[in-house]
Amino acid sequence: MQLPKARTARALARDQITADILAAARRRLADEGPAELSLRAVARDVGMVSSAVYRYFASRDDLLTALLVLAYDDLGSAAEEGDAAVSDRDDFWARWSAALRAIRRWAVANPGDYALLYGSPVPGYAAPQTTIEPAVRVILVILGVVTDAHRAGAIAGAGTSATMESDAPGAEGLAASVAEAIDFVRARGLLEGESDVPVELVVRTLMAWTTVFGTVSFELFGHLVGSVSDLDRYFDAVIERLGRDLGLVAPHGR
Amino acid sequence: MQLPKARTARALARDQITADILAAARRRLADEGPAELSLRAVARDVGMVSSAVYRYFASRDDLLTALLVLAYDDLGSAAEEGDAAVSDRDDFWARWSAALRAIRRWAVANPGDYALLYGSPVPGYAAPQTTIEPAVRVILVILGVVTDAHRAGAIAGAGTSATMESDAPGAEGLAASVAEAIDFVRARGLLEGESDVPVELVVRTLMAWTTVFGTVSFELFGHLVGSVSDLDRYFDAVIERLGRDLGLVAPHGR
DNA sequence: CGAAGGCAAGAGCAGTGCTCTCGTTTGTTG
DNA sequence: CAACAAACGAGAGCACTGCTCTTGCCTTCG
Repeated sequence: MQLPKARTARALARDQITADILAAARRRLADEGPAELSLRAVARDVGMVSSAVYRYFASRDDLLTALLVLAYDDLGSAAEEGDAAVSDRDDFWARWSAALRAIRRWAVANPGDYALLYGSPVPGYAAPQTTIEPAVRVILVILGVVTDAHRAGAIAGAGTSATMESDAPGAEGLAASVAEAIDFVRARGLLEGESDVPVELVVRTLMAWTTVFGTVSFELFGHLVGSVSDLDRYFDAVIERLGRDLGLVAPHGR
Repeated sequence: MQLPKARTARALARDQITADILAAARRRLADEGPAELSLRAVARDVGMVSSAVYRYFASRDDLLTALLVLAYDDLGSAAEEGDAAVSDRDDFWARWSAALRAIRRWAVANPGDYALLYGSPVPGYAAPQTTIEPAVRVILVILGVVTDAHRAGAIAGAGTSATMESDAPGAEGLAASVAEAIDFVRARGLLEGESDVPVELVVRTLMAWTTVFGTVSFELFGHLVGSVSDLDRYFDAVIERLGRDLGLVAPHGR
């Protein structure tokens, strides 16, 4: 199958310059914050005049949207690689820890990008549909670990943990209120094997993800200074607690 | 006790104008976001020229700091009132739910303030010491509920719930890494009765607070659109799950 | 009463997002 | 190959921002 059209020199140059602008913008985002990102400054960095940038991005918000997609994909890849790095695919506890640690590692390494993704959004700005697909990659990773663990029978059911009682009050409320999420995930084909993963478990995973996000945000946004001394250890402990609450069987030896 | 100095007309006017500026800024913050808040626009709202505002606030950041303290106090009051509204002081489940619901209610009603408090901060800006005291009021409320419940024996200990085993791996890690927070809380005199509240429980409460914050942030920052249909019910379910994980005894009848 | 200091107003500076116009370069088509 | 059209970079310009400085007015206090 041939390319729809031969790549002209100009088209190639356009791609290159577009990438250059994005790279420069991302570099600035590292220690500047989305609100302070100046399109003119980015233009100066790539050696252009500000108006020329508008040939590539219709507005500053458009540039931010492109950065958004880039960052979401980067985070998603980091999480996927963290999970994939665990050679023993049946050591779900290791995969759980690796994935979540990778998420935090990426956030700490790219605080500007993280703030762009999960910080306060511009009130008037609504992220376009194109951003939601890369946005769900992260949660699909950890949901995938839980799904695999469940299928392998590595998740403690009701009885072992008091938190998994199916008749717990509020369970049906939870399930109903996130029904859309389940449908969405199913539609995406992640839970290929029909409905063998209980909704309850998906909801629990969502809550765990919320806690992870809250912890990382607290750390990066400075709400933990003076409260938590060893952030690495704290996060590891949170991971462990979450896996435990989820019903993931504890690691073998220790 | 007399006031240190007689309030002159000018001093009174200064207080009034300061309050007017803050009120106008907060009004704008409701649908504008911290990054977009324009000092000049605020000045116009109160009928002043921009330079005149600098007589009252040294810089835009100073204005934001003042708003920060105001919002923290407002949120703290909302949480305290939510807890205090429960007449049966021994119904800890009700107090737990009421406090957390009040927090979310405030956040939904004041999204601009919430974004200012818990959104991505300005990279160069460091909140001064004066903000940390009003900032801890919220968590002191929910920590107070848990403390009261523990003293009344309304928190299930180890054995009832698998999550409270004191020999669980990572427990000592958690306790050590948040030692500063514990010390801080103790120094503030919240945990007056010495060390009768296990560190483990304080840490769990901190994690619960993190989850609440993450859930509210996800809701307000739009990360739940298309995933959760009934936000009220979802939050209630999260509250219930958190209280259960914490070991709070379930409500009597149902 | 008179000096001192708080105060509002205005001009001005450097920066921003964005629009428009102007030649130039590049690609396509007759 | 020549002609037209589209894409492009540069620059000027508009309205806006945070912030500084100067100029007078007016309250306060010695």
